[in-house]
Amino acid sequence: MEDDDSDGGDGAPVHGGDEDEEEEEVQHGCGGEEQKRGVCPGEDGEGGDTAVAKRAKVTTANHTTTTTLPSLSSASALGAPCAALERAGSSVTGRLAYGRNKTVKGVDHEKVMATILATSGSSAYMKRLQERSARTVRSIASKTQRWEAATPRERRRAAAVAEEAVREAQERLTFSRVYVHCDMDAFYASVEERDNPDLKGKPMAVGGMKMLTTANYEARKYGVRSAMPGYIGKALCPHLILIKPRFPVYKSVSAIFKSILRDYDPDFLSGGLDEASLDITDCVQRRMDRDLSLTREATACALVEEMRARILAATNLTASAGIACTRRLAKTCSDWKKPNGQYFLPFTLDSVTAFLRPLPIRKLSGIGNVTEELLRGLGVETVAGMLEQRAKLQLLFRPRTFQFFMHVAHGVSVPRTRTRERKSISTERTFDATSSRVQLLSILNRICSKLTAEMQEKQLAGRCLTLKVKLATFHVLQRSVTLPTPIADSSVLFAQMRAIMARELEAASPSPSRMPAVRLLGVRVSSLTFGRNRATVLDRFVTRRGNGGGDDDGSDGDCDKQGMDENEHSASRQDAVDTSSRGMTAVDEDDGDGDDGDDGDEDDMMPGLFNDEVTDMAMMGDDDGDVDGAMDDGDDGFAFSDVPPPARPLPAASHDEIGNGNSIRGHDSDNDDDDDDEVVVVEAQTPLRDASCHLAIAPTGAASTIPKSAGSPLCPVCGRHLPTENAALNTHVDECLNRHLLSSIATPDTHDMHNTAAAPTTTTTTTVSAATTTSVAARGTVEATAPTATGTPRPTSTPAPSSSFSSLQLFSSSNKKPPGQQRASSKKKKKRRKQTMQKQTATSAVDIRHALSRAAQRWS
DNA sequence: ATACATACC
DNA sequence: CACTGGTATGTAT
Repeated sequence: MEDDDSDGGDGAPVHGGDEDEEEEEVQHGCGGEEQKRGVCPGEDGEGGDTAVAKRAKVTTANHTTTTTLPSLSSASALGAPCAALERAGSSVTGRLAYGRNKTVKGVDHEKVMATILATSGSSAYMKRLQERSARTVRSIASKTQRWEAATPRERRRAAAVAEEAVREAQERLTFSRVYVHCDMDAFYASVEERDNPDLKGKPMAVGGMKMLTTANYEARKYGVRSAMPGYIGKALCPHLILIKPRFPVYKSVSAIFKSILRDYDPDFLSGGLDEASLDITDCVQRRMDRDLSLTREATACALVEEMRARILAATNLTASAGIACTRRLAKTCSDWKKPNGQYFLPFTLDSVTAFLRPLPIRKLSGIGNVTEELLRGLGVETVAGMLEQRAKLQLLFRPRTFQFFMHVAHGVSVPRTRTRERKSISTERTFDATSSRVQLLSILNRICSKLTAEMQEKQLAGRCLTLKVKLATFHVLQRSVTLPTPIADSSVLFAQMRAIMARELEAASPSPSRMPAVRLLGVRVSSLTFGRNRATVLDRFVTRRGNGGGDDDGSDGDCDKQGMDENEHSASRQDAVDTSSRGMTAVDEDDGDGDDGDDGDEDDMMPGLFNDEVTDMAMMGDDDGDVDGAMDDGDDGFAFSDVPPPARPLPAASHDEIGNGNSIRGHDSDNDDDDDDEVVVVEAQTPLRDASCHLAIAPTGAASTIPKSAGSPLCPVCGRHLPTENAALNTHVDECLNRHLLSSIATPDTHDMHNTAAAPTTTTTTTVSAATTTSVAARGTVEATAPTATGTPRPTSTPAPSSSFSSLQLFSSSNKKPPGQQRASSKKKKKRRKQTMQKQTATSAVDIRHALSRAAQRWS
């Protein structure tokens, strides 16, 4: 209970330019207590603001005492340059996903924030958070000014447009269907407690020191919450017990949970492993037809009681539910009686209105931390406030955003007509920040392999390829390219991503000689093509020729594919889904506009609900502990996605999956009393084993003759028609594909050199040069370097004379093993704890040439 | 079409 | 000791 406000929300230091700072403004706090509904209307909106600088001091919402945050001082004590943070103090913490709301009863919110700041207040993460907060503050300032500068006529117009939007939203609110949102309570944590009763009553969280997915109720009393780093959880609660996630178990429990839901609505929408939205209209009607004395309300409630009882009986776990006339309202209601309870919102306009008006806007699906802060800065904290200030919001936000506000304020969700199809697929990984080109390339290669493996499983190919890079500073870069033809092959994907990465890192280099440190790399493929009939140009060329026939990928997988789910797409498809969701981005700096009104149909949907599940999770690695079998061997070899030469079967295999686990979810919701749930976490690490990367070098030479034959397939790289004649095709491959690699690899290695040089003497430096410098044209020779049986390619790194551009200096830092050792150890299947991707990777380089030659060879 | 942001789990 | 991963969508240029 309690509500939030607590933190004072916003304030952010503003520095920079704008305005200034100073003045306090506390955003008012509402009083503290309140239970769930407590809301304080804060308004003020217009008032002040211009400068909007708020400052921080938090005011506790609760009266009395203004505790000056001890914590802030402690944060500064850490010595970090956090003057700004101190000023921003609470506002920054308000941006944390776990920063607000959700406190379980007696949590001392301030103390929690103080501990968080003391623990990580000076981290790069918090600094980045602060930057973003400053941006929001600027947006608030500009919007406020805009509103103040608005003429009476503009305001009248905005008010009129807003009225129309309200009318539209009200019309959409109907009471003809009955929805239920069902959610398992503290899912992962509950499963662990169920399976290990000793944990009951003790503060516990599922996850690792890096990230927590869920915390049980006991832990929440200390402020421990999902999506919080484990080390902060430990700081908040020293006795906190951390349990490693067991995704397979959660998945199986989830399957049971869902099988029960299916009896009430075979087309329910999933929101992760532990929650779902169902339309029980038909089910309710059937029961009423059976017994004409029943009312719809009573029937629905009884149905849900039964559903929850069945879930409990089958899983020995509790679930909470919300019943209402729209999915959106049902969802909000589901966490109303949180642990093990259900809430029925009467099907009348008055009931809905009474329920919504006092709600803090953050409880509405689609309004996250940023929008909450933004609106709070504009004087809107509750649904009632949102409605009261609709003219202002209409004037200040984009039509679409405004319409979304009106929809959520009325509990409306617009049904989606068409079934949703996947729009993209991606893989990303966080690792110890590094600026080593070799390491980054290796990681990138693995990511591309993993992604393409999944694409193959799901029969997907795509034209738009996007690289995501998160710097050590937590700034995120994203760059993409759209090819003329869909691709599904790892080598092409890698070639493209690599070229982009090289370009961007240089652009982001602080200094010419130093690459920026990167903490995450991700690759996404969109503009998807489904099914087997996707364009397969390169597949043909680079991807296997199956052993017999089809494609297969057999090579790898071979064996296993893990168990779990698979089927994937089988998923279900369903139809009419309705969902709604939408995310919005309301923070823009200026913008304003306001005119116009609307577009017609929109859909607003609640984020996170999908047709069926398939949500597969991400993986989790471990951190310290170990993972069980997970990491071990695996192998994932990777090599280029393709298949090894026929002669030797390459084990390459399985992609990881191993350790993977998956992502998770959680929900959050905060609220009042409890909140629950998890967010997703993952500590990931991929079990990827060694990196086998080969270095590419390639003297290009190639003549660029690219005869174009008209009806032939298009080259996925350049888009031109591929030659039909083998020799010409090979030439094309050499040239076209390699040029991308060359652009990234051929760049002076000064960066790497630099790294190497910087390495301590303890460092082992190995120079691996591309082994062969033969041109691709000499493809036959390449086979010699085929991967070894273990899937680890070429240990054969022949020290070669490093040519100016072709060789990369590989090094391992002191704690890393030299390549040779690394390889060896990788063979041991036993888990190597703490093995990070980075470490694994440190060893080799990528040789695209190798893959290409094999591929091309196939064509000959 | 590309880049950035926000959201949800 | 240092803040995840996957998908979707809105806004802007």
